[in-house]
Amino acid sequence: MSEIKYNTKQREEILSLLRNNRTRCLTAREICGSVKAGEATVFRTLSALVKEGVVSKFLSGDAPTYQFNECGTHHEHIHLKCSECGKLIHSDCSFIEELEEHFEKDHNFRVDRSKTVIYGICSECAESEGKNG
Amino acid sequence: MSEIKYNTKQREEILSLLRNNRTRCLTAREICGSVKAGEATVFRTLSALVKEGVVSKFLSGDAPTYQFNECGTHHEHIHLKCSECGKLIHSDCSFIEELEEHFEKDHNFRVDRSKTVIYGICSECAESEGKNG
DNA sequence: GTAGATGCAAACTTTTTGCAGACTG
DNA sequence: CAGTCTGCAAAAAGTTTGCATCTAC
Repeated sequence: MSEIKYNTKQREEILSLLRNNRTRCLTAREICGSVKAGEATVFRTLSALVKEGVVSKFLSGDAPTYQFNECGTHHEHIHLKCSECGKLIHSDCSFIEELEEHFEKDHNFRVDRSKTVIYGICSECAESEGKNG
Repeated sequence: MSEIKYNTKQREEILSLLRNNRTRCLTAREICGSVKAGEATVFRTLSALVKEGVVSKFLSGDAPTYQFNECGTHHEHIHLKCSECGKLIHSDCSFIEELEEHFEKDHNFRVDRSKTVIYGICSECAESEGKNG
């Protein structure tokens, strides 16, 4: 199954969940847990939605995550991941355009922001490190 | 096991394989197939090597891949990785400082450039894509 | 009515864990 | 010799597949 032809409750539910959590990245597991649909259906549907471009798949962490894609418009965020606490931060800042432009122009390298993750230490962890260690 | 204390044949072999293929990214499966060591050992050793910074782990494709990190010690550049051909580019440009400064100031996030990999398409692959499809 | 979607369960892939025995320093 | 590392096999986690049944159009 690579193209969806029928609208079903399961598909609606999955899409709805993603749409209502557009700011978050959900794992397949989370989606399975929140939706009345078998895992096979969840995977098949997600796979189709990604192919359709309605949903984006990220490989940032341990397990892939899925996120509703606002028609590929202004969801211009890049992922920051804290090496300390593992938190994934969605940075919605316009610096990403600058970043893409730089690598495009000066390095002839077309950045794929959906795959890119910037690792580092988040403010909270930096603080507690400053205190404790 | 998080730190390696003894030198063993298995570790040597794994490191040697990675060192001799520094331009390539190897999956755990490939390493298992090329080395006289059980898979548990391969995973444990790779995990330790990554923690030590000797080897980098990439999440670009279906399965994570491992690559020898030539500059384990001095991290004065950031890594660009082509999702297409797998090439790892060491970008020594001063934009990195800009990048770090931005995330530090505007996001309170201290970038760790040794772990960060920017994914995208390199100039050569972009070219051949333009020609072929 | 029919092509397409679902759910279950089983298979598959990748990675982790437990433990007895072997090895390093 | 003691603390580590290894290999096996079993388990866990994530994902895919086969097939009979059900559903959207």
